[in-house]
Amino acid sequence: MPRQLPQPSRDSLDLITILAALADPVRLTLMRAMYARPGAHDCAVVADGIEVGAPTISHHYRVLREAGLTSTTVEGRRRVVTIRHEDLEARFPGLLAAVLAPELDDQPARA
Amino acid sequence: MPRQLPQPSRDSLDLITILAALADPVRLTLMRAMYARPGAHDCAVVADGIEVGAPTISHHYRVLREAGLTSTTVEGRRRVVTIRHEDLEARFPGLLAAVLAPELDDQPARA
DNA sequence: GGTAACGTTCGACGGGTGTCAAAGTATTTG
DNA sequence: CAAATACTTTGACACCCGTCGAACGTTACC
Repeated sequence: MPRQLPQPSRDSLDLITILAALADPVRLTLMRAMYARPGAHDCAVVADGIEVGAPTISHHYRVLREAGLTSTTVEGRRRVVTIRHEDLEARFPGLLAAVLAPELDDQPARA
Repeated sequence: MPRQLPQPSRDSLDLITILAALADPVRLTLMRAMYARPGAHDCAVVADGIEVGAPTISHHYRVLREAGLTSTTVEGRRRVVTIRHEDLEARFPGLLAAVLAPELDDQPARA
């Protein structure tokens, strides 16, 4: 039985909280990895390669979820995370794209 | 002679720093007040109404400038601030609009 | 049931942040 | 020059945050 971990409702999403959640290297990396391809993600797979201890990763996932950026369900002994695209787009249109889009190199289209 | 206060170059703008700068109630309020109408702004006028001491306001303006969000010039004994629209749009397209746009009420266009 | 796998919680530590009061620096004005 | 104006800087305070090691649940597997 997949359990849903608690998360804020769409209406109670707070921009300051969301920005604060995104303003961290580890969390931004996690979000970008997920944003790169839509759908559900295995917690551990997304976090793979990030050089930080397991408790810290767990902490960051919690911050993301409590900010309303992600939704987490428990499936067996692994966690599955998804970005709350719809809710975020409804409340803050364009925000995810602006923040999580791969950084362009500013070069004025060389070829 | 209007002096330019030091600020990061366009190339050295850092998203994490920018998000952190925006993730504060006072600074977000300042940015929104400026974003509401384009152009140059008197520091004191923008900050008017914000219930916080002068040193704190000064601190927040500095954080915004050092993050690369604003440009400040000294004119006589007052400061003039502008949002660095061009630089920010070049590096992080859509970010300002997504963050500073007036919050919509989520209501699905009632009339 | 026992054990391993996966993730969380707890407590602690170091460093950063928002705030203010007091003192300091320019700049304009009398 | 002296006084007033507009910000800034400094120092201090309380608080929050990212990180880790250690201990704790759960779930899967033999």
